[in-house]
Amino acid sequence: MEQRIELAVSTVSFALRPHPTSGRPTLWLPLVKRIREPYLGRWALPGGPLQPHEDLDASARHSLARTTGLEPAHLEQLYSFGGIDRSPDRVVSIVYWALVRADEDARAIDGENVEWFVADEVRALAFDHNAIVDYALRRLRAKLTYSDIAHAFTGDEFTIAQLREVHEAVRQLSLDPANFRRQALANPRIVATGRHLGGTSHRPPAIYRLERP
Amino acid sequence: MEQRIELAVSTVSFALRPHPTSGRPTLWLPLVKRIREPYLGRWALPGGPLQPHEDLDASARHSLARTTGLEPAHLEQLYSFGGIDRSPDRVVSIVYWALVRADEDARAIDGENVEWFVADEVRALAFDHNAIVDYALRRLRAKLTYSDIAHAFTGDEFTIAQLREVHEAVRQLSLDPANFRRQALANPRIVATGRHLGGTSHRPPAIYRLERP
DNA sequence: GCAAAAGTGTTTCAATTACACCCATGT
DNA sequence: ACATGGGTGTAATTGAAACACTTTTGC
Repeated sequence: MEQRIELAVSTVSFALRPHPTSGRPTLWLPLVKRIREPYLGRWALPGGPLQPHEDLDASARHSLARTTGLEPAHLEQLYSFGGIDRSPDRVVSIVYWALVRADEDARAIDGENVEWFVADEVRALAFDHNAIVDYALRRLRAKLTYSDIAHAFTGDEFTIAQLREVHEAVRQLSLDPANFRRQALANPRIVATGRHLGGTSHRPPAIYRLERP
Repeated sequence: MEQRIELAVSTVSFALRPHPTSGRPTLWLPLVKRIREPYLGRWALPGGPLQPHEDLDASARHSLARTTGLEPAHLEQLYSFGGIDRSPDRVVSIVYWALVRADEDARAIDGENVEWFVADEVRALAFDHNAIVDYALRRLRAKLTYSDIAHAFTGDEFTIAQLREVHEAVRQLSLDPANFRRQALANPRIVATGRHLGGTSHRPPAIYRLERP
């Protein structure tokens, strides 16, 4: 009795959008409604079976683009889940997580079976996808503190306040603007463009840029 | 033309043994000589195809025990490699890494086709296993600085000098004994047993224990 | 001028580093 | 006694946090 093991690639995509009640920037993610058993009608992570000719990350990009219209700038492997009991049939999922910039986010499409949810409020997902989302959130929050991935949200040009806003939204805390600024500018890859952002009802903030090595 | 995707689980196992020339504690790992094409005769990571009834980590444990006799205390998923060009046939490898304690290491068997090598000196492995070993080394070295995994080498009971020796061997540096001691004891999970280690030609060091939460 | 956020300066406190020095054992 | 690593003390340096204060814009 040779049982076939299915191999799928799924992606947790994060974007920052205003919270529906508080209005403050918050993490959202897109989910796809299942149109077949198991878990018919439940929400699940976008993904699909790995094609023989596709790299793992190419598979993640393709299934994301097909369902949500997204082509995120940052894509990174999260973990592979292969428990025996995560689905009636044996399926191993290689899960990626993606960060979506504001401009790219605007291009996202909400299809018939695609909808965005506040990341910390998703409930009763298909398979073990709740655990996967929780794990992705933990990894994102941890990684923000020791790497430059905040710029995957801001893009290459940004003000210090925008960068701080990303940290505050993702890590769910508030940061001292003065100290954050110093800490951010201690990164030698962050350099001033000389230009300033207009249209604010206060002093125009300087625009910085992330120098790629 | 439906091409089958093979799914394998492999493991990079690390143990500390004296370096063949310098004698200083160094990372070693076990490799298996391939007895079929592709890469016949080359050294490769222990592993095997995922069985339909096995969890991913169970698969790692089984293939490790079968080939090397090891049953490591620490086993952790590293990454999944699925590039289309990593083998003539399409194979996706879910790779784990393991840490082997000294007492467990003594139980290791060097079979006909199993041999241990200095981790930083392995060359010309089968498939993309050189890149995998490098990645595992980087992850191990990074993780040692922000977690408690050093104890996966020492076991639950240890002297501060033994713990320091692990750090020095893995991270390839030398640490101030006084400062390392303070820093280690700042961890509230490390508590004195009250016992001391005898047989040394100097002041007997205190034995500490890692309190599991 | 006033509000509001950008940006600078300064003081305090905690953590890291460097290194001098004492302690307990085997030989 | 003395060599050796275990273990303690302490001053100097660095970095994080707290917060007062100045700057520049729109209205």
